Amino acid sequence: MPARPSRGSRVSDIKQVANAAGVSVATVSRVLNNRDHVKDSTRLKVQEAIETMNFRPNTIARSLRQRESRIVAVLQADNRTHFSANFADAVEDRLFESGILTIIGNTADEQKKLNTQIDTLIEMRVGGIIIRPSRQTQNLAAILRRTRQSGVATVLVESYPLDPTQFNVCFDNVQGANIAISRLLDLGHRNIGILVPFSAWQRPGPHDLRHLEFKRVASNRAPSARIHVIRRDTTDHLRFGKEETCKLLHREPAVSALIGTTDLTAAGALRAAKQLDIDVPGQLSIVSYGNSYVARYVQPTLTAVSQPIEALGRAAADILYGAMKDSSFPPRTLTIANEIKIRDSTAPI
Amino acid sequence: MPARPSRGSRVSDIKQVANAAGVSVATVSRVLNNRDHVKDSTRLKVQEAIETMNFRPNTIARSLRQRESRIVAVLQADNRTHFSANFADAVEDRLFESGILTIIGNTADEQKKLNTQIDTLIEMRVGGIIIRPSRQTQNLAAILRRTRQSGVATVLVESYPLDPTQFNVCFDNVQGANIAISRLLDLGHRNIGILVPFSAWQRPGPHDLRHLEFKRVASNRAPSARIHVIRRDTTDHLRFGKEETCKLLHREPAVSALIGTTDLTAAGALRAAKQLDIDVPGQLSIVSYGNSYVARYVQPTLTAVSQPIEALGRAAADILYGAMKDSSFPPRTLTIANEIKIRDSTAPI
DNA sequence: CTGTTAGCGCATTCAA
DNA sequence: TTGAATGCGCTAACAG
Repeated sequence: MPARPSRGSRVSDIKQVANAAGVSVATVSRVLNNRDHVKDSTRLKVQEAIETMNFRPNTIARSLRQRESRIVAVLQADNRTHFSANFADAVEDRLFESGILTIIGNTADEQKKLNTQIDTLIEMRVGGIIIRPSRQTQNLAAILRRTRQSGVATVLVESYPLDPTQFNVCFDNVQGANIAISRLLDLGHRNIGILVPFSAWQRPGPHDLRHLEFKRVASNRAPSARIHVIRRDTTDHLRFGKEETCKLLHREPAVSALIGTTDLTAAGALRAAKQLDIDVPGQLSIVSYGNSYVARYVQPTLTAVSQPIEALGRAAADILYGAMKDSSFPPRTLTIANEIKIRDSTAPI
Repeated sequence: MPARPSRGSRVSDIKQVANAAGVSVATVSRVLNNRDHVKDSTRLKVQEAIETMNFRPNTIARSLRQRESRIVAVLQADNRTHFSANFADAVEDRLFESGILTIIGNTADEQKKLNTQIDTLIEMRVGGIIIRPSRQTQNLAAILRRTRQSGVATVLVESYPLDPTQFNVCFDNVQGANIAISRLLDLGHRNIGILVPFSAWQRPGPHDLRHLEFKRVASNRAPSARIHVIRRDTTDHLRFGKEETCKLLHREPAVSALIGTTDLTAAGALRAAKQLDIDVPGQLSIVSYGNSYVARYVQPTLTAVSQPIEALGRAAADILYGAMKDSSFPPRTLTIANEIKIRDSTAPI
């Protein structure tokens, strides 16, 4: 593990620079950090020595001395998905501007449960941790207690039910539901099916919020509209979307539009329509939620509520940074608005 | 930035544990690291103190003392792609087994050129760096000199032309080309178009290796076969694939199979076929190279040479780890074999 | 088996 | 404007 140079000669340290420049280590430290006043001539001498010796200050020593670390971690169940990768990248991007490096951690593994990772990160005295919980995440509360106790700022991402005593970032599920159903009402649809696969592990969760908003908007804007909400605790969204669409259209042939609250649910609905020989969007409009590449790749492409993942990542990074710099930074929840992407799966009735 | 606990009371250190347990710091260190022999009774006392104080050893201090760091970095131009995300995740996964954390870095930015990142990482005394160069990567040689000088082990990923004096991991492009064209020859095809978009920044690069192998295999196994290779320096592979397929099929209507050396190239070929009303695989077989989700999502799904990205990541992690542990670990190039995934775009002639 | 001590490389008092 | 001295938290000699 030793990061030792190939030829035995140690990487130069501040002392060697001081010797070479004929000054004390304190002075070298001063020019390194632009602290105090240093005479221009000596500053130049030092800088020259640094240059010729190819000296790089040792961040580890600096961290030890200052009791601070310029490293944060992003912990997710799987870093390979479109969401995870975009999120982590956005965080890294934002934090890099502040000279902070980002560690990624995958918490899906049995061996790498959140607990283990948190321990390691605390031992490394990271400045902060961003956690995006998942089905696998257990006893989040205990973990948050631990990070708080260790003084490690922690931000929760899309963590439901929301805990207002924590730092949170999440998408605005109410607004997202609003624009989804508004779009369909604008197009004249008055008989709408809503397919809501949910996860028992996050109840009350985002789907509940969306559900309520669907109802609210519909009864406000079009009291006569018929809204059919179908909910099931499932992870196989594609299958759920397909099956429930078949059943619903059989039972309620007048339904002219569907909302799938995940992309795969909507994709499933699309497959059902194809199987039933129903034209989309001619006879049936479909709106999906998420806007992963699935929504862009299926035929026809899906009109979708898009979750701006990069914005979510930036927000998480900003809050974390705030909390890192100021330990009295008060808990808050930042909410990111969604956008609707109009594509080929929706049409006027 | 201070990772300081919320209530002013400092996070406990080894000294406090020693006091609480009535032993010396050295003894605490011993039980922490399972070093030497410690009497069971005192070990228990210490462990108890650690437990009740919720003590976590400070990795920063440890790193400073031992001059080693258990952090490595993966640097890529864009961490959001399927390839990048899977690669980084595989590295992280493998290294985590050895107690090493993985930093991700995005080098595409003007502001975050490889140089800047490398500086930061060297200052952080990371144990190693994995670099996947791209079009944006400049003066890689200078960077490698710098990491070597600083004693930071460095592994190159898919970096062409290959430099045998470095640590490299890459896919076996010769074998990949071999299985692609072999598949078509096996199916009886004797008039094959090969679409090769290449990048001037990596010449000689993987496409050259594949090109030669295509020719070699064809002339060995079916000397009478006609092989049409079309090369162009381009980044818009989809368009390239479509345009060149149209031209080729117009010029050589007898062509019964195509190889696109990237997924998007093959997807472009597929679009061309659709436009020309040519049935795939009935009248035209298509093999793609890469096996990203594109190959699985288009209709018909594409038979593809699959690059096992996870294996590449594991290999990079293993080599890096070897080089970190032993600074005299000799340079080497590890080559990962590809696999062919048979799907719907190929048929016997 | 255990304690004392000397740094790791740096930033920061406190004097000069 | 600069230097000497101290210690961040830990591990590794070296003694006992």
